[in-house]
Amino acid sequence: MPSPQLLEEYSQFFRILSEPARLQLLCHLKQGPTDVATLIEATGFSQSHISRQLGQLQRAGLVRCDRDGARTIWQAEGDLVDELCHLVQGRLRQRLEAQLQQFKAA
Amino acid sequence: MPSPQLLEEYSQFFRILSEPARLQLLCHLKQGPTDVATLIEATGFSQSHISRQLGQLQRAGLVRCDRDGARTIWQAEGDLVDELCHLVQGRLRQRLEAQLQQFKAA
DNA sequence: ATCACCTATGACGATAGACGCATTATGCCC
DNA sequence: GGGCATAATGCGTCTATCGTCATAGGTGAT
Repeated sequence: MPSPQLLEEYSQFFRILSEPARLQLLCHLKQGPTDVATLIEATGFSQSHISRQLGQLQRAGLVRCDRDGARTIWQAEGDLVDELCHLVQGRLRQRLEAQLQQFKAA
Repeated sequence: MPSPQLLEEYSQFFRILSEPARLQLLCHLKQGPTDVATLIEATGFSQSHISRQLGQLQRAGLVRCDRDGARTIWQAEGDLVDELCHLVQGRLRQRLEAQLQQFKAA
């Protein structure tokens, strides 16, 4: 039985991934290093919002940045999220198939 | 690049795991089938709250229930969450070790 | 130094979700 | 059927977080 503290840490990490905006940013950064202007254009979010979300992703260790003068270039770090999504995708697919069988049986 | 709909699904799933209360319930149910009265005593939450959280976990396919008359017996379903937590735990540990190295270097 | 540009942060409204209380619905037992 | 236990739901409150605007901080060019 995990300690409450550990459960708290887990939940905080999953909370990071519980927002489509952040997943969207992560996916863009998976394509390669990107500057903020590009992220603004790609997502339609305000600059301040993107800055905050990147900050959260950075504190979670999912993203890193290199400064190019005034500009900041961001990139995804590690494959953890890909692996997590892959596992989840399997479950989602599996559940849809089960629902489909229900319909066929009826 | 995943579709916005898929990202939405992912985020909704991760949101389920973003609450310590739900992780706590899941962990208890991992120990084996349990009735609600036991969960109330173990967690200290109200009956209504536990009922709702179990409902969410059920809709996500993480939990199933068998009725025993008026009583309901719940149990965890599948190992997905364990696998996800295992991956996350690796990352958390890895980051703490990195921080530790920072201190040692200083 | 001043200007233009980019990022980080404070303030704010809007909204979502946690959590409990009270009530209702549901299933046993007599 | 009535009475009793258990589970589900309507409602209210409160807190946290999203997302924006405005602003402050920082960096390079002229």
